Amino acid sequence: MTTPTGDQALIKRINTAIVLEFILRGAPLSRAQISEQSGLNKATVSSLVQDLIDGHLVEEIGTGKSSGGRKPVMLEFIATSGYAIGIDLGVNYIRGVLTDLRGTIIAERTSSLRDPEPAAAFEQLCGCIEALVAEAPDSPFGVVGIGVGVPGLVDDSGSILFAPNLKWRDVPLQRWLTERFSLPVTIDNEANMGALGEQKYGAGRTINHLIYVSVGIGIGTGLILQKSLYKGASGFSGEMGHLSIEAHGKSCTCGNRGCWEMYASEQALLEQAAVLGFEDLEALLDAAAAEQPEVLELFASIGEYLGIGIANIVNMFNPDAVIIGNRMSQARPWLENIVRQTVVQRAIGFHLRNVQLLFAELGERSSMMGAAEMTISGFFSRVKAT
Amino acid sequence: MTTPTGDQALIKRINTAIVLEFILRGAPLSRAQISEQSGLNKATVSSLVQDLIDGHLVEEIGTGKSSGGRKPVMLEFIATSGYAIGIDLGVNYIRGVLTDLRGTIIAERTSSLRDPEPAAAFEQLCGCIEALVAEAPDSPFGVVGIGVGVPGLVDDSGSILFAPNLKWRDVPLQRWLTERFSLPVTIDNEANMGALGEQKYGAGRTINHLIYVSVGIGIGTGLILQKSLYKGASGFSGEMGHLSIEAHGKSCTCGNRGCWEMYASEQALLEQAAVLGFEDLEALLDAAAAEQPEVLELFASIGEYLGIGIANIVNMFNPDAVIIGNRMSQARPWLENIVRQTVVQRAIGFHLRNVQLLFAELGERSSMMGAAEMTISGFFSRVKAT
DNA sequence: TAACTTAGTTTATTGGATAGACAAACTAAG
DNA sequence: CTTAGTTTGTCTATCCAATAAACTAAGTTA
Repeated sequence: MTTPTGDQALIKRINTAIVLEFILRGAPLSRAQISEQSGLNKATVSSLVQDLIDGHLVEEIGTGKSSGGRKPVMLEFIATSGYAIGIDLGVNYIRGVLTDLRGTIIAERTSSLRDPEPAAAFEQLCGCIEALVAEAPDSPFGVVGIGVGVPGLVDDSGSILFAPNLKWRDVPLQRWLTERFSLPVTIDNEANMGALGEQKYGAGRTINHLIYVSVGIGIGTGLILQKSLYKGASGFSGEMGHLSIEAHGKSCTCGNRGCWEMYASEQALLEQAAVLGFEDLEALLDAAAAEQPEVLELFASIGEYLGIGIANIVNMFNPDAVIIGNRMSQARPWLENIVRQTVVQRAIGFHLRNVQLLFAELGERSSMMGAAEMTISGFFSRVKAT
Repeated sequence: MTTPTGDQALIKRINTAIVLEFILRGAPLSRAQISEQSGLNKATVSSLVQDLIDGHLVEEIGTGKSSGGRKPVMLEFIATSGYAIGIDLGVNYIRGVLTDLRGTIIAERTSSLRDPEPAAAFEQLCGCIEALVAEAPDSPFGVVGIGVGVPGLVDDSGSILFAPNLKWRDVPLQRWLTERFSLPVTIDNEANMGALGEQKYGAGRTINHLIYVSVGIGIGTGLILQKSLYKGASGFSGEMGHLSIEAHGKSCTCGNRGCWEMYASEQALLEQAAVLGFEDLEALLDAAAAEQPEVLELFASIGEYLGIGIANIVNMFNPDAVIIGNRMSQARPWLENIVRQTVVQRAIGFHLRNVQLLFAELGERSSMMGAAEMTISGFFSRVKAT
């Protein structure tokens, strides 16, 4: 068979998904409410809810308030019937969470990456995952999968093609992890994961079109268009760090000139700060808090360049929001105004009308939470497919 | 009712759409072939085909070859059961086509825009449309709608918010045309229409992710992501002409600096060519054909800047193809090599692996054909909804 | 207590897809 | 020219999900 044709099973999947979606969002909800709000018949809802209860995804949590009739039986999603693992594999750290199916953090582990060699790093990663798996309580579905965000280009088979800062090339991480843990594994770029994390659990909740700009050593972006991650033809869109904003500017290792991340990343900041005797972002943040003028000027310069790139993004994508995340979001107090000014000055008026400039709410957890979210939504789509 | 729920009618719509899609693509096709290729039961196909025949969308065109059994009855889409109108409203011309439902051109009209004032231009536009309507043969569905591509920002209600080169602001063209003709009307940006035209009838057939770069007086882009037009949150994405490629370059009327279209558009070309005594693109093309060195150099400079912007596009969107269209595509012989070189030099290697650089096949007709296509697909989605 | 409300289930019906039987129309071999 | 085998397309009985409407359950209000 070549095409996914429509039959009764498809209808049932669609309607089951609708019912589950209502319960996921609407928290305690009765069958009658679902019927009314969804437009599905009461009998249909009853039947589908029964299936979900049998499938350990939903439970009855007692009766609700009556307004002059029989009390409703309230339904709730069983968030603890399965657990997800989300990992943020950084250039010099490994961060991991165990969450329930609603994304609530059950356990968290952070360690610094001891040896960036692929094999050694993989072993350390496995240790982290094993420790998290061990913390998962008994549940009907157990651990439903593993998601990993990595600082590099990932193809659609989950291989890391190139991770410059880790110096990795062609590391088939998804295959390795699948073989080791026999669980569904999703690998994606750190910025894509961060975008997902912020959209689901952070500053971008309820926003349909958002661009997440991950400003760390380099700059990466995650594009969420019509509510879902856009990955391009081969799976690696969003390399906006290598958007040239100075056609004849500084040469970049990527072969291009004037790449955005050469002017607006942590790396760019640190290079300029070295002259002033600063060695890391933390020191600069302290100095900025102490209102040291040269440092404030430095942040202003970075902020202006950030704004230049973001104005480009706004013009091109016409998003609802741009979220600045990753390490540089810590400098929000010294960046926000200048970024906002630059964007307002440079972006097209019509595009500015409805766009919001936000900073990541999850901070360092964006990417890790996005990885967990990807695992959870993968689980749901598998559940819905049956 | 808030959510589109699944019921039997939905199944039928889905399956009818599948059957119709097969007939549209597969040209002469029998019921048995459709059943086999689609996975739908023979009886189901028979029933749906009968509905399509009753609905004047499909007809039997005789028997096909037998391979040792009963001869199949071949089916064909009735392209002439309805007609669509596609208009390209330019800065100084109005171009229109009447096509059948397969996009075959039945009639075509071009005139130069006499008066760019909205009211006068609207009257001239109506004249063009009336003439095309008059050319439509009798058919079950008649003229199924009107599509118009315009050089400006269009909101989701079909109002032209701003068309700088026409000096239009807040012109509710869709409302005007709907009131006048009582037909479904679609208005969109000229670049979006061009992208659609090239994807359906031109260089981009069968390509899922493509970016159409319309290089005329300014530069606009149409984004086709996962086979369909991406329009952003408010309906106006793709203003890549105002992508800043020189952060501190020339000031643009849009408020930004160093906008791409200040270096790579027809306008940019003509400004530089004025010094050499050229007044329009046609004269420059002649001079280039005569291998006049200063002109060749001029095109090389434009080509390099085009390449710089396209490299940015490739890095950001990771598309399958970039198509250069509109007036500047005529300069292909003098642009193609330098554009290609620049892109190869500046875009990230991984993104280059599968990307094609193409020129519009429909030439000046891209936008107009896209407008017709949008009308046709609107008609189909209305048919499928019943 | 009676009258009314609301929640959720049961029952009969509807409509679309399907498998399998079947008739029609053909090819090819003897 | 017959006969066997093949392919097409239709017909029929059945299945299944959604639905309306009737019904049961369990409350509130006057």
